[in-house]
Amino acid sequence: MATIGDVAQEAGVSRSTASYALSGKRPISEDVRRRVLEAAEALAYTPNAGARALATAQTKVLGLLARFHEDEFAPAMMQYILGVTNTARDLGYDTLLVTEADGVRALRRITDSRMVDGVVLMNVAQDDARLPVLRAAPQPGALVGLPDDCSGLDVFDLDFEEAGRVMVDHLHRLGHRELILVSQPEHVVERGGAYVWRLRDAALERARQLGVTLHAVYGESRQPAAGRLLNESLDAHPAATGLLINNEAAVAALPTVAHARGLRVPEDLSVIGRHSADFAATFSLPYSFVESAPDRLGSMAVRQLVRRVESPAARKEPYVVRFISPELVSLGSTAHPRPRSS
Amino acid sequence: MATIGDVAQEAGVSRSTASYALSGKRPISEDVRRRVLEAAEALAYTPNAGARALATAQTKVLGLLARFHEDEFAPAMMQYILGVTNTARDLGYDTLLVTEADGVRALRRITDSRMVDGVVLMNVAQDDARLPVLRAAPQPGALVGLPDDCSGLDVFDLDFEEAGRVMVDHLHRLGHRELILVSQPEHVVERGGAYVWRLRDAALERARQLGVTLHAVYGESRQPAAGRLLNESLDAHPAATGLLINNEAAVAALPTVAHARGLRVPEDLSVIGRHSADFAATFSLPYSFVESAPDRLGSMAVRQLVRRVESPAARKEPYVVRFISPELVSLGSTAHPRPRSS
DNA sequence: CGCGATCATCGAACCGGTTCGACAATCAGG
DNA sequence: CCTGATTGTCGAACCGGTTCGATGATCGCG
Repeated sequence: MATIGDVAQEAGVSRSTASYALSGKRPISEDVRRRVLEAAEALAYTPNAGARALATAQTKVLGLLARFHEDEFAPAMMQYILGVTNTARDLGYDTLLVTEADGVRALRRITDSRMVDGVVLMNVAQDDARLPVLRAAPQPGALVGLPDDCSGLDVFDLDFEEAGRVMVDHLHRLGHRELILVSQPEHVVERGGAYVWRLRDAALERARQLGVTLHAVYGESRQPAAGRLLNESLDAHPAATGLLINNEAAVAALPTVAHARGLRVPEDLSVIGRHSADFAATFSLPYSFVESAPDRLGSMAVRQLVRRVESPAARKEPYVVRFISPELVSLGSTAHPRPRSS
Repeated sequence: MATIGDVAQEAGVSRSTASYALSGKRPISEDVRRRVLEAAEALAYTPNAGARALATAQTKVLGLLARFHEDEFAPAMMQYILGVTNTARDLGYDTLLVTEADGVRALRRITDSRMVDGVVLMNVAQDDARLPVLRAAPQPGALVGLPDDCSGLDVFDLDFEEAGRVMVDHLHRLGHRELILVSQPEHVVERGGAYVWRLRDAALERARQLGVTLHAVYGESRQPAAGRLLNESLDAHPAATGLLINNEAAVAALPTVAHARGLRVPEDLSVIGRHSADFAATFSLPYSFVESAPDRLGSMAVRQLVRRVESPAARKEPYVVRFISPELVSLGSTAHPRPRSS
């Protein structure tokens, strides 16, 4: 493999001149520049990443830490990851994907060893143990997910409060007065998934203001428990005419459950989910939903991260906490209510 | 950040001694070793990855190139990726995930710059343009997916022929004599997804041998086209009693389609899918399936890759083409046939 | 024609590790 | 007690880039 020394020799100049000719950081005469570029081309020269990292203290690599525990919804994770990797590449960065169970150790490894210029943390929990480590690291960091303490880091998340309100408002406007909200299991919340509560609490609050009855239930985000949860909830609240689902697995289970119970959507039951557009498209789910845009969130996090990485000025700016507004995508699964129980 | 020079100074030895004490590559007296280790601990020393890569010509990073075009099924990709990243970490490697559209350029970048010690290529097409680049690269490579030319690379894939035969055999044994096989769209095949044909051809061949009628149809792997395809196929072949589905989107669409047509599974129609166990579990799909194990494939590819990376002897071994055997996971969606059309 | 300013290039040092060969100290054997 | 082998440590070189300061050539100007 050709080094910059080979290129310099081939062009008949010194190594430093070759370097300047390639980087353009100092004026170089036109014919020397041309000779160097031709030599580099001829030798198929590519700078050694390790050497460059050592010299410049920059790796042009971003770290992406994702958690994959029982309750993480893998298809959604894929969207986040694509948002991050594609945006990073557009900005000139590669992405080191770390899925190790021990996130703290993984984070220490990639930051202390200077493998990465910055880090995106996904599935951030309220009291995430990785946060103090990231704050102490020399590289800047961005979060996807809202922790209790946002200091020292840029934070990006869906506006779950607004999502809850949008769902309730929509069905209230159609005339519904009794709703069921299906959330993720409580142990997701206990592990730090406060977003489940943020949506639920905002929905409950809005329902109270509007005089709507809202039954909040929780359940597993795996099958077949998610289907069972739906059945039990519908049994327990026979007068409910609308179903709000903040739980992908439960959305996926609904067609089968509805079929088995002989329920038509939206004639017998209005339904709104909360998930990504990709999820809906891939699985042929004909339910309206409040869109979470995981790829957009990942993309935003990377943009801000790279800003801080590349500009010393940006590194001193105040940290941001930015929410993206949920949008209701209507697929016709909501209508004016008809009493469910005959 | 502490360097090995700081550690050496703190321990009162030379840099080289510190290095040997930490690596154990030369005998070091007990108390010097102890002093060095204590100094490293006290200073929270972590070797600089770039410097180490430069000195050792090893990065301890593997490249993972995944394609995400219209027809790639993102949830399945996630499983592949997890199989790769988790196994890589177990073996001491981090993973650089590249999802760039221009795979050839991406591959050149990460191999020429020596960012990675080896490369796993996913979604390998028959005449994949990345293959010649990878063969010419100094790093070893492993493929997930079977191309026309396997030379110079280790190849891992599901045994799609066997998968096709297993599906046909199973329904034949139950007494079915007319089946429909739903495959992925033809343009997937044109772009190099020969596995679609491998399964189909083996299924057709086995069907012929057994005297079973098999209608092979193709369709989009997106919604709602996948559902439409199912409807059209069932309309076109009313006497078929069994459905084989090598198309995740079509599997996902089936509950809705079956519901709409008033078809009961397995009473009216026996169904076998071809996808991962994770897919079935996540989406509550109560259909028996021939399991493709994406995580296992990714894991196998990495193991072999790392063997070649780490052992010069292994690098000279003949290249392998290894298929994993499909297993039929029964979820009760097959039964003895009853004529569908009354 | 001589002066200083400008421009292009070079040599050397540095980034932070690893590794080779040399050397001093210790040890066992004759 | 001297020798030769063994053990532990050190200094220097190297990996392949980047960058600073210096130097020589060229130029315009008085």
